[in-house]
Amino acid sequence: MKGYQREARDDDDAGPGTLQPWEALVVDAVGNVIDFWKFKRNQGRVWAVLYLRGKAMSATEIQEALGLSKGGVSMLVRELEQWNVVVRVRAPRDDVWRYAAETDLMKMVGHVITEREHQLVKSVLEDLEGALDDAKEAGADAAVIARLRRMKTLADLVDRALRAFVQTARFDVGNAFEVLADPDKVERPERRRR
Amino acid sequence: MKGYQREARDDDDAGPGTLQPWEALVVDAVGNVIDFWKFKRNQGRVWAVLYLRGKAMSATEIQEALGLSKGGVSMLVRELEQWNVVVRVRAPRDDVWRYAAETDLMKMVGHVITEREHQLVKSVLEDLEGALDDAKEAGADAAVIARLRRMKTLADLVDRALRAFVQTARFDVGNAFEVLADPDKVERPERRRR
DNA sequence: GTTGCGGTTCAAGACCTCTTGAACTAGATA
DNA sequence: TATCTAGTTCAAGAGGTCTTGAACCGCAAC
Repeated sequence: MKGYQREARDDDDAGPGTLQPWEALVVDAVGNVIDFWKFKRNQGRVWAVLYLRGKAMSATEIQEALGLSKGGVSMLVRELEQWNVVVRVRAPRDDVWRYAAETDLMKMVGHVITEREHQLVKSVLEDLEGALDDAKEAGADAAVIARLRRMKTLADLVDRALRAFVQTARFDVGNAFEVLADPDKVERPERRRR
Repeated sequence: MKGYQREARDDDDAGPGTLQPWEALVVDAVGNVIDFWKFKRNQGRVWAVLYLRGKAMSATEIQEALGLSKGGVSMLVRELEQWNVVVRVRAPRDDVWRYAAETDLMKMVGHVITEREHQLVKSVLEDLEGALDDAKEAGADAAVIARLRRMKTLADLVDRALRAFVQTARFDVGNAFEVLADPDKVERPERRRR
């Protein structure tokens, strides 16, 4: 439960990076949220600079902006790529990789939910099923069995809710999931794909 | 990102506790979920035994069941009490405290959301507002300002979504949030309170 | 070839959180 | 009063995760 509300306004003082103070504020805020979401704080910070600056940045630029180590940036961007949260681009005449922030929230959140949360729920369901069988076999109390069933029901509900969310949110009411996108770059037709 | 999918079926082997193997399975599954939710794994395990056993247990019983230390149990139950997830009871003729699992999901989840998530969103909103002001003052690029605004919009949306969830889920469709409750103990009228 | 640069990998260590266990309080018993 | 048990607190240590920095690779320029 590390930092969902760090000592308020005291981490914007120094920091080794070269960010503007107000940039640092945003970047760290995103870092907190992301850290809370069980990703690495610095993953959030990297995405945040990329989004905020609005242009693809090289690893070195990221490194300097955030005051991270070379190796660290390399790892962070790879992880972010794997989560579909950042894309790696190499312009024709360019000889370094540059990274740009994904802005389609559903692309990001959806991926996380299906890859990670769903995974968790699935494994819990398996455990509960296993336990249910064993408990019956061991002649456990009927009330206990009933509670086990209820837990399983709950896990099922959550599982379905997650699926439903991911399935429907793509084509969902309003453009809530495109808030972050640059207005004149939103590709409407894209949404019908898949 | 410790344990949302630990090495599958290998933590049910030993464990110092006196739980039945199938109990351990359930307890650890809940522990994983809760750990993932940024609470302590053992908080989840304590709630799980209490729920599974279906009766109020003393600290000593919990300690033995889960193989925890005396001091640890004391801290864990206190924290769980604070989150409205466990209640401390002392029966008339009883000379020890006993703890029972809360089963009203909304009571638990709602509390967490209002106390913790909402808190996070609020602090992010403040940071973004602060950054927005500073950025304007520092004469930042218009596109950057626009992106900052979009982030703030998103934070606002999330804030409202959370509020809405907590507000409506109490009186919500179906009894999805009472899955865990003992059927003949659900107090319907209670739901209209507040 | 060799020098320089972008990029990756990984062992070592920094950093943090959680748990333990001993010391302590309070109340009950004798 | 002395002694026992339930319960709390907290410093020290265990156990994790994250970051660093050095070694390394590949490629291009010289």
